Amino acid sequence: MKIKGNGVNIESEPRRYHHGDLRSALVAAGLELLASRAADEMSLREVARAVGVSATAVYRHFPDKQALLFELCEHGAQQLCESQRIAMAGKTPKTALEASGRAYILFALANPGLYRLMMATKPSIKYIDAHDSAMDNAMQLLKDCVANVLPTNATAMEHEVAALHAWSLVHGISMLMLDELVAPDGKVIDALLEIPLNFV
Amino acid sequence: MKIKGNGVNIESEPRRYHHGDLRSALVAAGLELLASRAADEMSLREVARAVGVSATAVYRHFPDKQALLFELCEHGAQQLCESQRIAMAGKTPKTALEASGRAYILFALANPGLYRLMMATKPSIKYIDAHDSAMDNAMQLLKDCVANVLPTNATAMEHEVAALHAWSLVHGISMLMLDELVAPDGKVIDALLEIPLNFV
DNA sequence: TGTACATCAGTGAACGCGCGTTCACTGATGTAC
DNA sequence: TGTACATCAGTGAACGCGCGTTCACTGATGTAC
Repeated sequence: MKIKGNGVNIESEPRRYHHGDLRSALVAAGLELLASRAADEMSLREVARAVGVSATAVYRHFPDKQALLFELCEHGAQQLCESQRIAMAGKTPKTALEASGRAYILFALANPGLYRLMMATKPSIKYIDAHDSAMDNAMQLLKDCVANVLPTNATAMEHEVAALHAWSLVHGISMLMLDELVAPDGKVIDALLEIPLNFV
Repeated sequence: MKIKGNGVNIESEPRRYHHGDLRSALVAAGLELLASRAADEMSLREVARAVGVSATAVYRHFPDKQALLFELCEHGAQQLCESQRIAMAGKTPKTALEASGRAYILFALANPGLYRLMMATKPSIKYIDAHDSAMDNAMQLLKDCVANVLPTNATAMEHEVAALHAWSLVHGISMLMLDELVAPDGKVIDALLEIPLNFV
């Protein structure tokens, strides 16, 4: 046991968290690290370090690194859903679609590593197939949003293509800006979203 | 020196390539590996192994790994340009835009690792600023293509937004399909490209 | 045409790196009686 | 309320891994005379 409480506080004995607190702290630290790092540049050891805990402590709460990343994905998907929903509240179908698109893009730009993790470097299949993930909700939200601006007699195929069109557009511009191929610029984003989506 | 030419052909002495041949072989092997791997999962040693040469031999032809990756990017950009140009040949402005969009998406789907390298995990700035890179050409091609379908009195801002719109759409759908968030499907791609781009 | 020699294009051994993960452990917490 | 003990949630040391890169080297190639 190390000396503690004197001038040189080495503080190397285990810190105890209340039940679930370390888990939350790890998730929070992971999300924070993803603001400045890509997911595959973020190591498990680094997350543990950020929380001030040994790397092995993580294994008390997650079976492996993939599981931690999956948890971060879930949080991200929930946040994304939430901010889209808030943006849409009380809008007409057409302005709601535009608002949710803007919210989507702003989420991506505000959470570079997290967004990329959710979309590109998804944790492996064994965690994904845990069903009804938050990502499914985000997907459904988009489809509903698009459905509201389609004519009532639109076919299933038209629905599908229209939703994919909207998703491609916001995903595309988000990635181009995250990858620094296009300068992030609110005016340009607005202009893109204002272009009438001329379905069918 | 090892025994060579008998039954057990160990063949461990240096193979000599004609001038520039090993360089080309490394680039070819890199491109091939990128068909099945992301760029950051492809190691320099692996490329050397694929060619049948020691890892250190690579340093005769490239100052470091980044330089090799940059070379692969350049090849990719040229291929992309080329296939777009071929697709557009002899078409009207509107069908040319559609054709080049299709060529763009098909290039991305056919070259997963390479496309991602070009767009997302670009080699570092020091190589990028080598000017007039093939990527600039690809960019200009897109802008010209879009300009041809715009009314003659369109403003510079309208040109910019229209080009970005087109790019976002094809980049978005390409990434969604590469990342397996959307099943690759020629019919869906065609439907997306047929949606009239209703500029301004 | 032959010879001397600089240059070129490879080699294998070795380096340090940080990683994910396993292991045996330890001290605090909570529970049964 | 006190005590015995199982469980829990941490610890640091150690593992093997493949990586990018460096190093001193060697044998083939090409050139000058």
